[in-house]
Amino acid sequence: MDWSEKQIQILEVAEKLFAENGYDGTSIRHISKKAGINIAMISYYFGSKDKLLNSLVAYRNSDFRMEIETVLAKSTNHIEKLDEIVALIVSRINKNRRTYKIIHFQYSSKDRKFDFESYINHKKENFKLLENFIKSGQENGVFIKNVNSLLIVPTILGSYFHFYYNKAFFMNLLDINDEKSFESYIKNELTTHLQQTIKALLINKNNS
Amino acid sequence: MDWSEKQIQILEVAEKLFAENGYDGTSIRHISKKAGINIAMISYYFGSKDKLLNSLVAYRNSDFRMEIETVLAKSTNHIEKLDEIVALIVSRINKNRRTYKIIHFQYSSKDRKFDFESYINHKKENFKLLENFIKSGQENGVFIKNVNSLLIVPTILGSYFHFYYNKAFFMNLLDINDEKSFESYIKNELTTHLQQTIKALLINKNNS
DNA sequence: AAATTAATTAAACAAACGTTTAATTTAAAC
DNA sequence: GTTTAAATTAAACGTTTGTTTAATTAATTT
Repeated sequence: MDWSEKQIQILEVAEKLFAENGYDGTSIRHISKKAGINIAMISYYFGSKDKLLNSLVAYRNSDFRMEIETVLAKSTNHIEKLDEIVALIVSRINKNRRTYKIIHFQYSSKDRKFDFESYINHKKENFKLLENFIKSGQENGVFIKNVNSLLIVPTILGSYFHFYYNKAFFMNLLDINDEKSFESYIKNELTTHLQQTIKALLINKNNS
Repeated sequence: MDWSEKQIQILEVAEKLFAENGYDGTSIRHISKKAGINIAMISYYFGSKDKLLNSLVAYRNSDFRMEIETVLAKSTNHIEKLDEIVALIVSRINKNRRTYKIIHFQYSSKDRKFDFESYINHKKENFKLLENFIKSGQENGVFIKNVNSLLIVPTILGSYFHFYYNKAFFMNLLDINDEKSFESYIKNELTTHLQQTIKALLINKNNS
């Protein structure tokens, strides 16, 4: 599926507003006004508000798997790869954070009208990819064995999202005053912290 | 501030519906129907829908600080305390997860009509409490120094919330079929994973 | 028992919602 | 240049939204 310029413009405005005000908090009148189009255009292009969201998720549906596999195929050692994978996950998630936010909140709501099946399958594959990598590291004796490898991804993603969802709080706490500095904090300090954390978990010998 | 039985009943119904369908996705007619009261009672008791949410946050406003301080006052060593603190954070957050979810999603939206100042100050104090504990552990030589202690709480909370927000996905991935097993997974595996992770981060000598 | 306050109700309010319609303008094809 | 298709518009649709009103019932106080 490919999109016209107008459609992409609508999708990106919708993404922003959905992330800011939630799906139910965003009206199609709000979207069309900010996108500078007539309200009927959304039904015309996407069919409905529901389908607009599905289109957005599809639009942002990523080539993440390919990127991970590129890192895994490199001729570096396990620890270097691990650092690269963590950094890749953070930067990818940061890039598409708005859409992920919408997915999270809609996905966790009870009456989900949205078809996220392809998204879920995609996510499952990525989980297995990482699990296999950790397993191979364990077999090589680089990583310790007493680890719940399934909970590593939630720790990375969760840390990032909690930071992002509480942006105003952390900017206050860290005395950060502009968006750019916050972005750079994510790219540097947060990424380093997560690399350090996951590495420590996987190689720490002191574990009880 | 204290609440009548009727008010508490309304608050708890509202909490559930807000968490399930979001603030904007929940109507006062929906709340009043499920609570078995007239729609006018919400305005009558709380003033407005906005103020109902503020009341809910106040109602769940916790004695978390006291609990943390009880742990810190114990005559155990730093590592035992660390484990207890992590477990305490997870169990507390799990207990009040619904309200936290609402706070997160409303707090991260742009036009916040809600007065979360007391919540934020409360949170800030807890951050400093933990930061001081880690500092004391570093001075005693139990914890390493090359750690961003400010990012430890987001890692714990984030891991939990990411797990909770993607509950359906993880229940599928972990082949968990009922709520109780999911709850026990949080209480056991997830808590252990987080204790292990934070401990590894703070005592791992292999850090680069 | 009467008077007063609190609790509860159904009905109405204007505003905003998502969607559809039918008419018009713009663009493309012939 | 005419015909056909695509894009765009304003208006209207039936619902649903949060809130308020005025009337009624229940509880409390005097």
